[in-house]
Amino acid sequence: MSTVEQPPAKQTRARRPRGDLKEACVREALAIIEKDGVEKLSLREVARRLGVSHQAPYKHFQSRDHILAEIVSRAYDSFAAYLDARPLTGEPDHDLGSMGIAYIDYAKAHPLQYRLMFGTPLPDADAHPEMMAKARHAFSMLLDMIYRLPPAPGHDGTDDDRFLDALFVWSTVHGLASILESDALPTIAVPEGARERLISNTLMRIGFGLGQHRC
Amino acid sequence: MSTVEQPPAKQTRARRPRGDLKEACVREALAIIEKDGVEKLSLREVARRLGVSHQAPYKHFQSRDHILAEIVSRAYDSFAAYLDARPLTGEPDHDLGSMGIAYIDYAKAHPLQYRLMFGTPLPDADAHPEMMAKARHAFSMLLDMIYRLPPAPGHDGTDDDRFLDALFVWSTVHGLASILESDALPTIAVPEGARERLISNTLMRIGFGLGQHRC
DNA sequence: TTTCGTAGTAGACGGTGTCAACCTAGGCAC
DNA sequence: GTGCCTAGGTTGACACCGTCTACTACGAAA
Repeated sequence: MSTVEQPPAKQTRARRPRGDLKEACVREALAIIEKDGVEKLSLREVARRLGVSHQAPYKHFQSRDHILAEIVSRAYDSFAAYLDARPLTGEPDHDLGSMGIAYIDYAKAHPLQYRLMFGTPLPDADAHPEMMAKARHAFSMLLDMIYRLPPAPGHDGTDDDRFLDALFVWSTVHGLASILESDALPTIAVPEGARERLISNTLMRIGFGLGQHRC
Repeated sequence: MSTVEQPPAKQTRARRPRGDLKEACVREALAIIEKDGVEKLSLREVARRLGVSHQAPYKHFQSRDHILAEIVSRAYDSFAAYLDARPLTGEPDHDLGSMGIAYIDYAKAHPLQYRLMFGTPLPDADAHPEMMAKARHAFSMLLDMIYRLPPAPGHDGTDDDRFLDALFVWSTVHGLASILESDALPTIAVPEGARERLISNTLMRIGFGLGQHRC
Protein backbone atom coordinates (compact mmCIF):
# COMPACT_ATOMS: atom_id res chain seq x y z
CA MET A 1 0.00 0.00 0.00
CA SER A 2 2.93 2.34 0.10
CA THR A 3 2.12 4.80 -2.68
CA VAL A 4 5.29 6.73 -2.44
CA GLU A 5 4.43 9.50 -4.86
CA GLN A 6 2.29 11.48 -2.44
CA PRO A 7 3.22 15.16 -2.91
CA PRO A 8 4.91 16.09 0.32
CA ALA A 9 2.18 16.40 2.93
CA LYS A 10 -0.23 18.55 0.95
CA GLN A 11 -2.29 18.93 4.08
CA THR A 12 -5.67 17.91 2.77
CA ARG A 13 -7.26 20.83 4.54
CA ALA A 14 -10.12 18.83 6.06
CA ARG A 15 -12.66 19.23 3.31
CA ARG A 16 -15.91 20.54 4.72
CA PRO A 17 -19.14 18.70 4.09
CA ARG A 18 -21.07 20.33 1.27
CA GLY A 19 -22.86 23.53 2.14
CA ASP A 20 -20.99 23.84 5.34
CA LEU A 21 -18.91 26.87 4.45
CA LYS A 22 -21.94 28.64 3.09
CA GLU A 23 -23.82 28.14 6.33
CA ALA A 24 -20.78 29.11 8.33
CA CYS A 25 -20.49 32.32 6.31
CA VAL A 26 -24.09 33.25 7.00
CA ARG A 27 -23.62 32.55 10.68
CA GLU A 28 -20.45 34.57 10.90
CA ALA A 29 -21.91 37.42 8.85
CA LEU A 30 -24.84 37.63 11.25
CA ALA A 31 -22.44 37.78 14.15
CA ILE A 32 -20.56 40.65 12.55
CA ILE A 33 -23.73 42.56 11.75
CA GLU A 34 -25.01 42.05 15.26
CA LYS A 35 -21.80 43.29 16.79
CA ASP A 36 -20.78 46.12 14.47
CA GLY A 37 -23.70 46.89 12.22
CA VAL A 38 -24.48 45.95 8.69
CA GLU A 39 -22.14 48.48 7.15
CA LYS A 40 -19.19 46.78 8.82
CA LEU A 41 -19.96 43.44 7.23
CA SER A 42 -17.13 42.42 4.96
CA LEU A 43 -16.63 39.10 3.27
CA ARG A 44 -12.94 39.34 4.01
CA GLU A 45 -13.63 39.51 7.71
CA VAL A 46 -16.00 36.57 7.40
CA ALA A 47 -13.29 34.59 5.64
CA ARG A 48 -10.72 35.60 8.21
CA ARG A 49 -12.88 34.44 11.11
CA LEU A 50 -13.43 31.12 9.42
CA GLY A 51 -9.73 30.70 8.76
CA VAL A 52 -10.26 30.51 5.05
CA SER A 53 -8.92 32.48 2.11
CA HIS A 54 -10.46 35.84 1.34
CA GLN A 55 -11.93 34.44 -1.85
CA ALA A 56 -13.54 31.31 -0.45
CA PRO A 57 -16.87 32.97 0.41
CA TYR A 58 -17.17 34.16 -3.17
CA LYS A 59 -17.58 30.55 -4.24
CA HIS A 60 -20.90 30.61 -2.41
CA PHE A 61 -22.04 34.20 -2.81
CA GLN A 62 -21.64 36.22 -5.98
CA SER A 63 -21.04 39.41 -4.06
CA ARG A 64 -21.36 41.07 -0.72
CA ASP A 65 -24.93 42.06 -1.58
CA HIS A 66 -25.80 38.46 -2.29
CA ILE A 67 -24.88 37.25 1.15
CA LEU A 68 -26.90 40.13 2.54
CA ALA A 69 -29.87 39.20 0.37
CA GLU A 70 -29.59 35.64 1.63
CA ILE A 71 -29.64 36.85 5.21
CA VAL A 72 -32.59 39.15 4.61
CA SER A 73 -34.48 36.38 2.85
CA ARG A 74 -34.08 34.18 5.86
CA ALA A 75 -35.26 37.00 8.07
CA TYR A 76 -38.48 37.30 6.07
CA ASP A 77 -38.95 33.57 6.33
CA SER A 78 -38.53 33.52 10.05
CA PHE A 79 -40.79 36.58 10.37
CA ALA A 80 -43.61 34.99 8.42
CA ALA A 81 -43.21 31.75 10.34
CA TYR A 82 -43.39 33.68 13.60
CA LEU A 83 -46.63 35.39 12.55
CA ASP A 84 -48.05 32.08 11.38
CA ALA A 85 -47.19 30.29 14.57
CA ARG A 86 -49.58 32.17 16.85
CA PRO A 87 -52.84 30.43 17.70
CA LEU A 88 -55.90 31.68 15.82
CA THR A 89 -59.42 31.89 17.19
CA GLY A 90 -61.18 32.47 13.88
CA GLU A 91 -62.61 35.70 15.23
CA PRO A 92 -61.21 38.41 12.92
CA ASP A 93 -61.12 41.15 15.54
CA HIS A 94 -59.11 39.12 17.95
CA ASP A 95 -56.86 37.55 15.37
CA LEU A 96 -55.86 40.92 13.98
CA GLY A 97 -54.95 42.08 17.45
CA SER A 98 -52.86 39.03 18.10
CA MET A 99 -51.11 39.56 14.82
CA GLY A 100 -50.23 43.11 15.83
CA ILE A 101 -48.82 41.83 19.08
CA ALA A 102 -46.91 39.09 17.31
CA TYR A 103 -45.53 41.65 14.88
CA ILE A 104 -44.19 43.85 17.62
CA ASP A 105 -43.00 40.87 19.61
CA TYR A 106 -40.96 39.70 16.69
CA ALA A 107 -39.42 43.12 16.23
CA LYS A 108 -38.47 43.14 19.91
CA ALA A 109 -37.24 39.57 20.05
CA HIS A 110 -35.26 39.73 16.81
CA PRO A 111 -34.20 43.36 16.46
CA LEU A 112 -31.37 42.37 14.18
CA GLN A 113 -33.60 40.59 11.70
CA TYR A 114 -36.26 43.27 11.93
CA ARG A 115 -33.82 46.02 11.26
CA LEU A 116 -32.43 44.11 8.33
CA MET A 117 -35.88 43.76 6.81
CA PHE A 118 -37.22 47.23 7.39
CA GLY A 119 -34.57 49.47 8.82
CA THR A 120 -31.67 49.36 6.44
CA PRO A 121 -31.34 49.99 2.74
CA LEU A 122 -31.90 46.64 1.11
CA PRO A 123 -29.65 45.25 -1.56
CA ASP A 124 -31.10 46.45 -4.84
CA ALA A 125 -34.62 45.04 -4.91
CA ASP A 126 -34.99 43.74 -8.42
CA ALA A 127 -31.54 42.20 -8.43
CA HIS A 128 -32.76 39.83 -5.72
CA PRO A 129 -36.28 38.74 -6.68
CA GLU A 130 -36.40 35.74 -4.36
CA MET A 131 -35.79 38.08 -1.44
CA MET A 132 -38.66 40.34 -2.45
CA ALA A 133 -40.99 37.41 -3.00
CA LYS A 134 -40.56 36.49 0.61
CA ALA A 135 -41.20 40.09 1.64
CA ARG A 136 -44.47 40.06 -0.27
CA HIS A 137 -45.61 36.95 1.52
CA ALA A 138 -45.42 38.65 4.89
CA PHE A 139 -47.62 41.52 3.75
CA SER A 140 -50.18 39.23 2.17
CA MET A 141 -50.72 37.59 5.54
CA LEU A 142 -51.78 40.94 6.95
CA LEU A 143 -53.96 41.64 3.95
CA ASP A 144 -55.79 38.33 4.39
CA MET A 145 -56.49 39.21 7.97
CA ILE A 146 -57.98 42.59 7.08
CA TYR A 147 -60.23 41.00 4.48
CA ARG A 148 -61.91 39.03 7.22
CA LEU A 149 -62.91 42.14 9.16
CA PRO A 150 -66.30 43.78 8.72
CA PRO A 151 -66.11 46.92 6.55
CA ALA A 152 -64.69 49.85 8.51
CA PRO A 153 -66.65 53.10 8.83
CA GLY A 154 -66.15 55.36 5.82
CA HIS A 155 -65.71 52.36 3.57
CA ASP A 156 -67.92 50.20 1.40
CA GLY A 157 -65.82 47.12 1.84
CA THR A 158 -64.36 47.16 -1.66
CA ASP A 159 -61.03 45.51 -2.26
CA ASP A 160 -59.38 48.90 -2.66
CA ASP A 161 -60.72 49.97 0.71
CA ARG A 162 -59.45 46.85 2.38
CA PHE A 163 -56.08 47.31 0.82
CA LEU A 164 -55.87 50.85 2.10
CA ASP A 165 -56.74 49.78 5.61
CA ALA A 166 -54.18 47.03 5.49
CA LEU A 167 -51.68 49.67 4.59
CA PHE A 168 -52.85 51.80 7.50
CA VAL A 169 -52.32 48.96 9.92
CA TRP A 170 -49.00 48.07 8.42
CA SER A 171 -47.86 51.69 8.53
CA THR A 172 -48.69 52.07 12.17
CA VAL A 173 -47.23 48.81 13.33
CA HIS A 174 -44.16 49.16 11.20
CA GLY A 175 -43.76 52.78 12.25
CA LEU A 176 -43.96 51.87 15.90
CA ALA A 177 -41.55 48.99 15.55
CA SER A 178 -39.07 51.07 13.66
CA ILE A 179 -39.30 53.92 16.15
CA LEU A 180 -38.96 51.52 19.07
CA GLU A 181 -35.68 50.20 17.87
CA SER A 182 -34.31 53.37 16.32
CA ASP A 183 -32.01 55.84 17.98
CA ALA A 184 -34.85 58.32 18.15
CA LEU A 185 -36.69 57.05 21.21
CA PRO A 186 -33.97 57.53 23.79
CA THR A 187 -33.58 61.14 22.75
CA ILE A 188 -37.25 61.97 23.27
CA ALA A 189 -37.79 61.32 26.92
CA VAL A 190 -40.50 58.71 27.28
CA PRO A 191 -42.50 59.33 30.48
CA GLU A 192 -42.02 56.54 32.99
CA GLY A 193 -45.66 55.54 33.17
CA ALA A 194 -46.05 55.43 29.42
CA ARG A 195 -43.29 53.01 28.69
CA GLU A 196 -45.11 49.75 29.13
CA ARG A 197 -48.31 50.99 27.50
CA LEU A 198 -46.58 52.02 24.28
CA ILE A 199 -47.63 48.98 22.35
CA SER A 200 -51.07 48.31 23.83
CA ASN A 201 -52.10 51.93 23.32
CA THR A 202 -51.02 51.90 19.68
CA LEU A 203 -52.92 48.68 19.01
CA MET A 204 -55.98 50.14 20.71
CA ARG A 205 -55.83 53.20 18.47
CA ILE A 206 -55.56 50.98 15.43
CA GLY A 207 -58.69 49.20 16.56
CA PHE A 208 -60.54 52.50 16.99
CA GLY A 209 -59.22 53.66 13.66
CA LEU A 210 -60.80 50.62 12.02
CA GLY A 211 -64.02 51.25 13.85
CA GLN A 212 -63.90 48.39 16.31
CA HIS A 213 -65.30 48.68 19.83
CA ARG A 214 -66.41 52.15 18.89
CA CYS A 215 -68.57 54.41 21.11
CA MET B 1 10.73 94.80 -7.11
CA SER B 2 12.47 91.93 -8.78
CA THR B 3 12.64 89.41 -5.98
CA VAL B 4 14.29 86.73 -8.00
CA GLU B 5 13.91 83.91 -5.46
CA GLN B 6 10.21 83.29 -6.12
CA PRO B 7 9.69 79.55 -6.41
CA PRO B 8 8.76 79.10 -10.04
CA ALA B 9 5.15 80.16 -10.56
CA LYS B 10 3.52 78.54 -7.53
CA GLN B 11 0.07 79.03 -9.05
CA THR B 12 -1.76 80.76 -6.22
CA ARG B 13 -4.73 78.36 -6.49
CA ALA B 14 -7.47 81.00 -6.23
CA ARG B 15 -8.11 80.91 -2.48
CA ARG B 16 -11.77 80.34 -1.71
CA PRO B 17 -13.62 82.72 0.55
CA ARG B 18 -13.95 81.31 4.07
CA GLY B 19 -16.53 78.61 4.55
CA ASP B 20 -16.91 78.15 0.85
CA LEU B 21 -15.31 74.73 0.58
CA LYS B 22 -17.37 73.45 3.48
CA GLU B 23 -20.59 74.49 1.80
CA ALA B 24 -19.39 73.11 -1.49
CA CYS B 25 -18.65 69.78 0.18
CA VAL B 26 -22.14 69.56 1.63
CA ARG B 27 -23.66 70.41 -1.72
CA GLU B 28 -21.59 67.87 -3.56
CA ALA B 29 -22.17 65.20 -0.92
CA LEU B 30 -25.91 65.68 -1.30
CA ALA B 31 -25.59 65.30 -5.03
CA ILE B 32 -23.71 62.04 -4.60
CA ILE B 33 -26.20 60.67 -2.10
CA GLU B 34 -29.09 61.63 -4.34
CA LYS B 35 -27.55 59.91 -7.31
CA ASP B 36 -25.99 56.80 -5.82
CA GLY B 37 -27.27 56.43 -2.28
CA VAL B 38 -25.77 57.29 1.05
CA GLU B 39 -23.49 54.26 1.16
CA LYS B 40 -21.70 55.50 -1.94
CA LEU B 41 -20.81 58.81 -0.35
CA SER B 42 -17.07 59.15 -0.10
CA LEU B 43 -15.10 62.19 0.88
CA ARG B 44 -12.57 61.36 -1.79
CA GLU B 45 -15.21 61.56 -4.47
CA VAL B 46 -16.41 64.85 -3.02
CA ALA B 47 -12.88 66.18 -3.15
CA ARG B 48 -12.40 64.90 -6.67
CA ARG B 49 -15.52 66.62 -7.93
CA LEU B 50 -14.41 69.87 -6.38
CA GLY B 51 -10.97 69.58 -7.91
CA VAL B 52 -9.33 69.61 -4.53
CA SER B 53 -6.97 67.24 -2.73
CA HIS B 54 -8.45 64.17 -1.08
CA GLN B 55 -7.63 65.57 2.33
CA ALA B 56 -9.08 69.04 1.92
CA PRO B 57 -12.57 68.10 3.12
CA TYR B 58 -11.04 66.76 6.32
CA LYS B 59 -10.13 70.31 7.26
CA HIS B 60 -13.86 70.96 7.60
CA PHE B 61 -15.22 67.60 8.72
CA GLN B 62 -13.55 65.32 11.21
CA SER B 63 -14.71 62.22 9.42
CA ARG B 64 -17.13 60.86 6.89
CA ASP B 65 -19.73 60.49 9.63
CA HIS B 66 -19.38 64.13 10.55
CA ILE B 67 -20.30 65.39 7.12
CA LEU B 68 -23.26 63.00 7.22
CA ALA B 69 -24.31 64.33 10.62
CA GLU B 70 -24.11 67.85 9.25
CA ILE B 71 -26.34 66.92 6.34
CA VAL B 72 -28.84 65.15 8.57
CA SER B 73 -28.91 68.11 10.95
CA ARG B 74 -29.82 70.39 8.11
CA ALA B 75 -32.52 67.99 7.02
CA TYR B 76 -34.13 68.15 10.47
CA ASP B 77 -33.95 71.92 10.33
CA SER B 78 -35.63 72.12 6.97
CA PHE B 79 -38.22 69.55 8.07
CA ALA B 80 -39.19 71.51 11.17
CA ALA B 81 -39.28 74.72 9.18
CA TYR B 82 -41.56 73.08 6.64
CA LEU B 83 -43.97 71.92 9.34
CA ASP B 84 -43.89 75.36 10.94
CA ALA B 85 -44.57 77.16 7.70
CA ARG B 86 -48.11 75.87 7.15
CA PRO B 87 -50.94 78.23 8.12
CA LEU B 88 -52.66 77.44 11.44
CA THR B 89 -56.32 77.94 12.19
CA GLY B 90 -56.09 77.51 15.94
CA GLU B 91 -58.59 74.68 15.74
CA PRO B 92 -56.70 71.62 17.06
CA ASP B 93 -58.55 69.09 14.94
CA HIS B 94 -57.83 70.84 11.73
CA ASP B 95 -54.29 71.83 12.60
CA LEU B 96 -53.35 68.26 13.40
CA GLY B 97 -54.70 67.16 10.05
CA SER B 98 -52.75 69.80 8.22
CA MET B 99 -49.66 68.75 10.07
CA GLY B 100 -50.15 65.19 8.91
CA ILE B 101 -50.51 66.38 5.36
CA ALA B 102 -47.47 68.61 5.67
CA TYR B 103 -45.50 65.70 7.09
CA ILE B 104 -46.30 63.45 4.16
CA ASP B 105 -45.86 66.31 1.72
CA TYR B 106 -42.40 66.90 3.01
CA ALA B 107 -41.52 63.23 2.71
CA LYS B 108 -42.73 63.27 -0.88
CA ALA B 109 -41.13 66.57 -1.82
CA HIS B 110 -37.79 65.85 -0.17
CA PRO B 111 -37.40 62.09 -0.27
CA LEU B 112 -33.66 62.39 0.06
CA GLN B 113 -33.83 64.39 3.27
CA TYR B 114 -36.63 62.27 4.62
CA ARG B 115 -34.77 59.06 4.00
CA LEU B 116 -31.69 60.51 5.61
CA MET B 117 -33.62 61.40 8.73
CA PHE B 118 -35.67 58.26 9.16
CA GLY B 119 -34.71 55.67 6.62
CA THR B 120 -31.00 55.09 7.02
CA PRO B 121 -28.84 54.16 9.96
CA LEU B 122 -27.78 57.47 11.46
CA PRO B 123 -24.22 58.21 12.40
CA ASP B 124 -23.84 57.10 15.99
CA ALA B 125 -26.39 59.13 17.89
CA ASP B 126 -24.53 60.26 20.96
CA ALA B 127 -21.42 61.14 19.00
CA HIS B 128 -23.46 63.87 17.30
CA PRO B 129 -25.60 65.52 19.98
CA GLU B 130 -26.40 68.62 17.95
CA MET B 131 -27.96 66.42 15.32
CA MET B 132 -30.17 64.65 17.84
CA ALA B 133 -31.22 67.92 19.42
CA LYS B 134 -32.69 68.98 16.12
CA ALA B 135 -34.44 65.63 15.78
CA ARG B 136 -36.07 66.15 19.16
CA HIS B 137 -37.39 69.52 18.12
CA ALA B 138 -39.38 68.03 15.28
CA PHE B 139 -41.12 65.53 17.56
CA SER B 140 -41.93 68.16 20.15
CA MET B 141 -43.90 70.06 17.53
CA LEU B 142 -46.17 67.05 17.08
CA LEU B 143 -46.46 66.59 20.82
CA ASP B 144 -47.59 70.19 21.25
CA MET B 145 -50.27 69.67 18.66
CA ILE B 146 -51.64 66.57 20.39
CA TYR B 147 -51.79 68.38 23.71
CA ARG B 148 -54.27 70.78 22.21
CA LEU B 149 -56.72 68.01 21.29
CA PRO B 150 -59.58 66.99 23.56
CA PRO B 151 -58.82 63.75 25.41
CA ALA B 152 -59.25 60.73 23.15
CA PRO B 153 -61.66 57.93 24.10
CA GLY B 154 -60.07 55.45 26.46
CA HIS B 155 -57.94 58.19 28.00
CA ASP B 156 -58.20 60.59 30.92
CA GLY B 157 -56.12 63.25 29.25
CA THR B 158 -53.05 62.75 31.40
CA ASP B 159 -49.68 63.72 30.03
CA ASP B 160 -48.75 60.08 29.65
CA ASP B 161 -51.86 59.48 27.58
CA ARG B 162 -51.12 62.41 25.33
CA PHE B 163 -47.61 61.25 24.85
CA LEU B 164 -48.78 57.81 23.85
CA ASP B 165 -51.20 59.21 21.31
CA ALA B 166 -48.52 61.43 19.88
CA LEU B 167 -46.44 58.34 19.43
CA PHE B 168 -49.37 56.61 17.74
CA VAL B 169 -49.73 59.44 15.27
CA TRP B 170 -46.03 59.62 14.70
CA SER B 171 -45.79 55.88 14.20
CA THR B 172 -48.49 55.83 11.60
CA VAL B 173 -47.32 58.84 9.65
CA HIS B 174 -43.72 57.82 9.82
CA GLY B 175 -44.59 54.26 8.90
CA LEU B 176 -46.57 55.37 5.90
CA ALA B 177 -43.91 57.75 4.74
CA SER B 178 -41.21 55.14 5.10
CA ILE B 179 -43.24 52.53 3.29
CA LEU B 180 -44.11 54.96 0.53
CA GLU B 181 -40.53 55.56 -0.32
CA SER B 182 -39.13 52.13 0.43
CA ASP B 183 -38.56 49.36 -2.02
CA ALA B 184 -41.45 47.46 -0.54
CA LEU B 185 -44.39 49.21 -2.19
CA PRO B 186 -43.63 48.38 -5.80
CA THR B 187 -43.41 44.70 -4.93
CA ILE B 188 -46.85 44.58 -3.35
CA ALA B 189 -49.16 45.50 -6.17
CA VAL B 190 -51.09 48.61 -5.17
CA PRO B 191 -54.56 48.54 -6.75
CA GLU B 192 -54.98 51.32 -9.28
CA GLY B 193 -57.91 52.97 -7.57
CA ALA B 194 -56.22 52.96 -4.19
CA ARG B 195 -53.11 54.78 -5.18
CA GLU B 196 -54.23 58.35 -4.74
CA ARG B 197 -56.21 57.65 -1.61
CA LEU B 198 -53.27 56.14 0.25
CA ILE B 199 -52.55 59.21 2.26
CA SER B 200 -56.02 60.59 2.84
CA ASN B 201 -57.26 57.20 4.03
CA THR B 202 -54.43 56.85 6.50
CA LEU B 203 -55.03 60.33 7.90
CA MET B 204 -58.72 59.54 8.21
CA ARG B 205 -57.95 56.37 10.16
CA ILE B 206 -55.70 58.35 12.47
CA GLY B 207 -58.57 60.72 13.08
CA PHE B 208 -60.90 57.82 13.91
CA GLY B 209 -58.23 56.29 16.07
CA LEU B 210 -58.09 59.46 18.14
CA GLY B 211 -61.87 59.51 18.35
CA GLN B 212 -62.54 62.45 16.08
CA HIS B 213 -65.63 62.62 13.85
CA ARG B 214 -66.72 59.40 15.41
CA CYS B 215 -70.12 57.75 14.80
C1' DT C 1 -8.27 6.58 -17.02
C1' DT C 2 -9.52 10.67 -18.45
C1' DT C 3 -12.38 14.52 -17.97
C1' DC C 4 -14.78 17.92 -15.74
C1' DG C 5 -17.02 20.61 -12.28
C1' DT C 6 -16.59 22.21 -7.45
C1' DA C 7 -14.32 24.40 -3.71
C1' DG C 8 -10.58 26.33 -2.40
C1' DT C 9 -5.93 29.35 -2.80
C1' DA C 10 -3.02 33.37 -4.26
C1' DG C 11 -2.09 37.75 -6.27
C1' DA C 12 -3.29 42.00 -8.20
C1' DC C 13 -6.08 46.35 -8.96
C1' DG C 14 -8.45 50.39 -7.82
C1' DG C 15 -11.32 52.27 -4.38
C1' DT C 16 -11.89 53.82 0.49
C1' DG C 17 -11.02 56.36 5.33
C1' DT C 18 -7.58 58.21 7.94
C1' DC C 19 -2.90 59.45 9.96
C1' DA C 20 1.20 62.26 9.43
C1' DA C 21 4.06 65.60 7.61
C1' DC C 22 4.60 69.48 4.92
C1' DC C 23 3.54 74.00 2.58
C1' DT C 24 1.79 78.70 2.24
C1' DA C 25 -0.92 82.92 2.24
C1' DG C 26 -2.88 86.24 5.51
C1' DG C 27 -3.61 88.42 9.77
C1' DC C 28 -1.62 90.35 13.75
C1' DA C 29 1.66 91.91 17.47
C1' DC C 30 5.58 94.48 17.56
C1' DG D 1 8.23 96.82 7.72
C1' DT D 2 9.61 91.90 10.41
C1' DG D 3 8.40 87.78 12.36
C1' DC D 4 5.29 84.38 13.96
C1' DC D 5 0.98 81.76 14.12
C1' DT D 6 -2.67 79.52 12.19
C1' DA D 7 -6.35 78.09 8.91
C1' DG D 8 -6.67 75.76 4.92
C1' DG D 9 -4.62 73.55 1.73
C1' DT D 10 -0.99 69.79 -0.21
C1' DT D 11 1.31 65.02 -0.87
C1' DG D 12 2.30 60.47 0.66
C1' DA D 13 1.61 56.47 3.09
C1' DC D 14 -1.12 52.66 5.36
C1' DA D 15 -4.51 49.22 6.05
C1' DC D 16 -8.68 48.01 4.77
C1' DC D 17 -12.29 46.74 1.28
C1' DG D 18 -14.76 44.27 -3.07
C1' DT D 19 -13.77 42.02 -7.00
C1' DC D 20 -11.25 40.14 -11.20
C1' DT D 21 -8.21 36.53 -12.83
C1' DA D 22 -5.44 32.60 -12.77
C1' DC D 23 -4.13 28.52 -10.49
C1' DT D 24 -4.71 24.01 -7.73
C1' DA D 25 -6.74 19.92 -5.49
C1' DC D 26 -10.00 16.58 -5.57
C1' DG D 27 -14.15 13.60 -6.22
C1' DA D 28 -17.34 11.77 -9.21
C1' DA D 29 -18.85 10.63 -13.73
C1' DA D 30 -17.66 9.02 -18.41
